[in-house]
Amino acid sequence: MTSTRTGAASLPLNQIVCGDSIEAMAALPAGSVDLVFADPPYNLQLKGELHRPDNSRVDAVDDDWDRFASFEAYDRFTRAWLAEARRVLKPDGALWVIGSYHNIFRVGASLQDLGFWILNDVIWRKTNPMPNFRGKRLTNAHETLIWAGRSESARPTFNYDALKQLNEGVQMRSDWVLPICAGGERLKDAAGDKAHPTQKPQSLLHRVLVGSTNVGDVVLDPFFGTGTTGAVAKMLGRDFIGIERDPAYVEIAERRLSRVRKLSNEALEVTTGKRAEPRVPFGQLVERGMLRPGEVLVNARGQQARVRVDGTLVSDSVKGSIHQVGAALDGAPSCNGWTYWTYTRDGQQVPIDALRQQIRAEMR
Amino acid sequence: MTSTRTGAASLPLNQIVCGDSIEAMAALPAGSVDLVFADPPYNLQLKGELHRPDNSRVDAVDDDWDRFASFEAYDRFTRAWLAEARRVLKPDGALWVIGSYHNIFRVGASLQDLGFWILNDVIWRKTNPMPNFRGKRLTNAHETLIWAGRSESARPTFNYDALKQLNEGVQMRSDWVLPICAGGERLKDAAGDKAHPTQKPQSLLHRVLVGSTNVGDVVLDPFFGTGTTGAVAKMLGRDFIGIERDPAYVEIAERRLSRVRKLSNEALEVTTGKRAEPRVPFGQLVERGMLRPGEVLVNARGQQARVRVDGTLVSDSVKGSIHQVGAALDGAPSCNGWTYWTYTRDGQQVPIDALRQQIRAEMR
DNA sequence: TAGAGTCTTGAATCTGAGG
DNA sequence: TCCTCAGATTCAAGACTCT
Repeated sequence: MTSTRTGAASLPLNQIVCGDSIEAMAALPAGSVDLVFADPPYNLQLKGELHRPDNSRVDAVDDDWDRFASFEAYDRFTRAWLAEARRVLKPDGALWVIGSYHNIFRVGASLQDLGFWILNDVIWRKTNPMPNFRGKRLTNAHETLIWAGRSESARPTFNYDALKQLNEGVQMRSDWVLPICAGGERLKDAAGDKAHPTQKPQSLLHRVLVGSTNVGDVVLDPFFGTGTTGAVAKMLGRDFIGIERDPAYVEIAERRLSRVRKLSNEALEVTTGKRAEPRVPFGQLVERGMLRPGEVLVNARGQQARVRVDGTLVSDSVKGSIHQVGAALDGAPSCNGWTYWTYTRDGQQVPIDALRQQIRAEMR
Repeated sequence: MTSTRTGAASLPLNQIVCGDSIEAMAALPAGSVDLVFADPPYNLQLKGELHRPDNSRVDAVDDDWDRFASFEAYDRFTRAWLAEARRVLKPDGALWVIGSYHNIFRVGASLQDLGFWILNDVIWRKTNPMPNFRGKRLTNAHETLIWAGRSESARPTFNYDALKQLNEGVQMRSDWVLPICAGGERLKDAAGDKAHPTQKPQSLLHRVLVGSTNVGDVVLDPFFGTGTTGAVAKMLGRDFIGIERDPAYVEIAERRLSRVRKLSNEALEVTTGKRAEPRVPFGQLVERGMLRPGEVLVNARGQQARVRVDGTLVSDSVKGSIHQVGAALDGAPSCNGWTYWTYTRDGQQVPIDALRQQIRAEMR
């Protein structure tokens, strides 16, 4: 049976495309990817790029022009791959980029210029950075990630509650303390040296993917390297697409990925918050006889309101929904009526939210 | 006796110039300043109002000086003041800029374009940031500073050993953990409200000035505000030049500065009290692969629970944090999950707290 | 007076389903 | 695409109040 989603069928899911990032992305259908994670190079060889706009070759130039030419070439490269990434993203898709002070400011400015909307910048604080041997600078102990939506109006996935759980029950912050990739996790080549100069730790990708994708999402990494993004995506039950120019890295990554197993479905489930709970109209409590029309509800200050048959409340001065009457009585901009009002049972004041819980329990 | 350094005599040392930053800098002689510290407008682009969960309103930065028509307008402004700052700096001078993700990428790219040479980016990790009230983003818990030399060939002051001392004898890192400016240090207006929306903590400036200036150096702050840079410079025996557009801030800063005394050469050790044992989220054991998602933990009674990817546990009847599930299984009001649960290694049951100790050891 | 509990506040790009 | 409205959402410090 053929897929009916045009283009989607041609996505090279869970494969590594060996080739140039920009060209390989250009071959992907638009609007087909949920998340892009990119660790772009910043030590580009710009030798062939040092030409003035009129094509005259830059010879013994002053420092300023030389530097400008280099930055300009890097910016062209950056904008090209960012534009392709943006095209390939779904409307509610998002992008993560990681970099250091050498390139991250240029990348950040470029992605803002292209219409990406920054959601957070995140600091990866390394527990075990390389010290600065010459004592001329501060120990460069962090890298910067930018998390951006495809546009200002995009509504990217954000698993707030799962990240809060990962952080012992308090809201996840924008600074992440994680060790660099070393020890057994660090891939080695035949000579026993590190296989890739900038292999990222799996813990970093774990947090990114748990926080900003769901099971079954498609994650694209246009600078795949040795495939950390793919390895963590596979483990977490996400689909990946990797693009890597160097065949040696492709081979290492493929070997690595073949050894990765997807986790059990039970382990992949994450905590969700109240927002994921089904909505219960207050009127349903009245319809179902859990509250009688005419019954009196009371707030924390002892103020009263009566229930009407259509599920609205009426107090001395106001009528409207449980939320509207609560907000009016408190002079507040908004109010959650479910936790604001109580009803009386056996002489006790009980929050009406208990009744909503009861209905939700029946729905399960 | 007249100064032999041309122009230097006309520097408004230890004064506040009330006026536009760019114009006021243009009036200063070239090559006359050792360090520029700049806290420019962030271009926050806030839309509606924001309320805390308790319905109180957040007093956000909505001042005129922070509003720009577009990124292009902001970039023009940025390049103009950066160019003047560069002209005013001595050949071996340096610049510090502070910003957030709203503006720092544009500022960083612009200063690279103008020929500044980045030495480090520094993260100010706030111990007490404002949380994200709607649960839609990560807590924005840091700001970024860029430290750059006037050019690639500049050799700016760097007091490596002084910073090492400030950091308990180990090399100073690029991430600085400091509280925001609050309490008695925060300047108040007549009504008792904050005098300035973005007053920086003195501890931050202390570290910047100790690290990158010497006694007697000239420090220019083109966005002086309420004068934190001047106050710390005066305390540390550096000369300052402040530029501030708003006469109200100038007045507050002058009053503040009149009360500051230069320190005796001993003295002034800012914060860095004894750190408590760092909190380790259980989730980090999962992210770092020390425990596999799906792995079984066992309590003293032999009851089991499985680890999920967000660092929560799931048993037959309950799910939640290591503490919550332990408490539920014991019918106890609370439970220390770290000592309650064990995992299996080499046929032995090992408390998970052993893994926490391991992480803490790495952090030291 | 010490300690416990409550209130206030901080550079914020802070909603989304349904009609 | 716009409008309406349900209803979900916070951490660390310092100041202040009460016992």
